[in-house]
Amino acid sequence: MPELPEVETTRRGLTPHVIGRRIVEIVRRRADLRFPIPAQIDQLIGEPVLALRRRAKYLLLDSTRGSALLHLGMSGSLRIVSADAPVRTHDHVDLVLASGQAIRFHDPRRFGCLLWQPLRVVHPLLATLGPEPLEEAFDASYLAARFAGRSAQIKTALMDQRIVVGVGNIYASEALYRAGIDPRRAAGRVSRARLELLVDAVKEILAWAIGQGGTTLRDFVDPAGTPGYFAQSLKVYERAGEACLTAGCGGTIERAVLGQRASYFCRRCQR
DNA sequence: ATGGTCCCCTGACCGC
DNA sequence: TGCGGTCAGGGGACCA
Repeated sequence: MPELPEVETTRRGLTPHVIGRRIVEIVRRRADLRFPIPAQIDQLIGEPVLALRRRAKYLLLDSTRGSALLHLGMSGSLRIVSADAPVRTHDHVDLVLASGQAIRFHDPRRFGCLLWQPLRVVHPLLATLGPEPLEEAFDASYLAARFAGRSAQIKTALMDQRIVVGVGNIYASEALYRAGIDPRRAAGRVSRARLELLVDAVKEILAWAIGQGGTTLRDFVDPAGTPGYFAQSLKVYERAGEACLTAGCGGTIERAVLGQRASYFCRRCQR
């Protein structure tokens, strides 16, 4: 489910409810999600939340003792609820705040995680991440250098979080469509001019999607329970068999499986 | 290093 | 109504 825009939407929704608030209790309704939930997260108890940051698709909830690290996986969401609100199936963890509210971690498939990052330590899962796509370090020169000589399909490479973070299956297809690049093309065989278009497309699409509150296809909701509205802006994702939306193209959107993930493109518009 | 595959898990949907 | 197969916003682990 959540790619960068959805995680950022989650961060923004949570921020006003958590900053400066003390965590008074952590309720675990199961011992693990994707990974065991480490006992160290209890160090948060009694601590005020200093900041809520996003790195890639991770959220970091900072305290003076360290940071809780949350990933939403495919089906995770975080809601702000009254701490005594009825618990639904798959509500796995509550971070209860002194305000009487709680951050409730809901994740049917349990591909998400809740981990602990001690002070002045970069968690191993964060250590190899590439640059943030919305920062200046992510530009065509950088991408050209990382893609040089690579035979992997460009869509797979664009989703490789070691190259650039935050781009998942929806936005990879959408950005490649907008840049006119065939997702099956070898990453190292894309022209510099097209990489420029791709970088611009990635930045524009992610920024616009954040403004729309992310994409809700099935189950994503922000911390207030509101879906995102970017789905109506999708040009190719899950549109196999439908007409290409490029004026005058007349082609049909195709679906192909690349790197085990469904991919959507127009072979007339994307080379 | 790089590329490819498998798998974690639940729920929704579709055809029989 | 039930059953099996397919698919889903991610990514770690393991293989050649």
